[in-house]
Amino acid sequence: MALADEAGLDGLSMRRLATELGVVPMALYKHVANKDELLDGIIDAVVSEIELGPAEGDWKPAIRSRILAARQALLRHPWASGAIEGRRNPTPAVLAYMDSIIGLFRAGGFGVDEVHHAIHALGSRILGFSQELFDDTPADPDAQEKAAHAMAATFPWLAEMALRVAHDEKTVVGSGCDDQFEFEYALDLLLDGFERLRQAG
Amino acid sequence: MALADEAGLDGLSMRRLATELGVVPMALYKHVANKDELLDGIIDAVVSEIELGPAEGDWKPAIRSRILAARQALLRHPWASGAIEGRRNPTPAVLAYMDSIIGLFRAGGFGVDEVHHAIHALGSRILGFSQELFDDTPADPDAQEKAAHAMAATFPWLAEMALRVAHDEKTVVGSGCDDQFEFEYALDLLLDGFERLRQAG
DNA sequence: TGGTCTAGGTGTACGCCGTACACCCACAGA
DNA sequence: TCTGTGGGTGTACGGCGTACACCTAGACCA
Repeated sequence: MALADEAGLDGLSMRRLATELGVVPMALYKHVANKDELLDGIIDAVVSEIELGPAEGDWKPAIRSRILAARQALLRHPWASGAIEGRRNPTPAVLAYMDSIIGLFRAGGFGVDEVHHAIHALGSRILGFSQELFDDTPADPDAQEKAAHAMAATFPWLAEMALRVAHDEKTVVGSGCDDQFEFEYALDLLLDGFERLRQAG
Repeated sequence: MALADEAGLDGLSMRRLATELGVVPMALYKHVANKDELLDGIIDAVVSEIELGPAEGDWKPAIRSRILAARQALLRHPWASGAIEGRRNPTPAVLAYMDSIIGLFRAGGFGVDEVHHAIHALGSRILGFSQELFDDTPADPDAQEKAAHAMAATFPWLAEMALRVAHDEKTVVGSGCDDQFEFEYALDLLLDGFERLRQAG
């Protein structure tokens, strides 16, 4: 069933999926009630791929590695994060995953309310993706640098930052804008914050 | 032009908008190249509503209040956050807003890289909305409590949390699941984190 | 005054989408 | 042998974004 996710991009339509399976579109409706249910299905398939890993030891590395595992699973299927957004009701596998994360927090000594806040603060990051306002991985550094210079007059700060990123990408030494780094940076920032808040009481 | 955003919900279609304006669908294409451009237009209109407020004083309250102002603007137009997601290229007004935020950070003494990380860590929260995995505002507390009990067997931690929230909502005293509170909580957590990291070097 | 230019509205049409409804067949169990 | 029934089929509807050709009311200038 979820075989369809390899070939099928985000522009996945019932008709396309059907022909992909060598079948007539309406045949799909013998297996799923509607497209939403199908999406729920493939989301569940992806989320079930997340390797939970051991639940022992410190809560922080445990949660950290579990979330990073989720990120790996989601990165394997780039369309998945897009599919999860906008879905109104969580699928069972998502619920199970969330439950496991909450369990780690609770085992680490967090109170119910603290975990509740933490879940909200993590938001979609809990599933390994963060919602950026825009793709910043479009072009080669040279073009990016050109664009940055062009907007230096209207958006000086933005341009300054863009230039720095473009420069870092050209000189291989710099980390440039490394999504994985940014993700872990933000994740650690949040986890540290949770820990500090808990200790503060 | 942006008048269309009042009546038009997320199920906004060129045809619907056209009839709303008492005009034939194709007439719209004399003003915008395609639907994406129209969306960019109304997004810009909403983002331009954000009141920037004064840029003086401490960086933290300044940024905090500016982001909360963005949240107010976005809350006035519930469809806007959905529209901003998935847009590949940022609109000019979004760029201007981001530039202003970066400016506040820089004026507060943050280095270019530090701001860069901060922007990524904030993600969509910078525009006043956070991407939740699912709506948790569906039903009355009683039904919610029922559902929570039902899933206590399979998802104990989740159920525990859901019960707490439902309970808090019933006894008026508790904050329950207050989106505004959660948002500010996470925002402050991040801002505090930025400050701490900067002081640490 | 007449001629041309043009901004904006119109009508028709195409190819896509999700899916309702009626049909039909192969086969399992009685 | 009859009868369900699970799963594939065909047709059709209404909605979508939008390409293309056409028309019209004014603006502008000679």
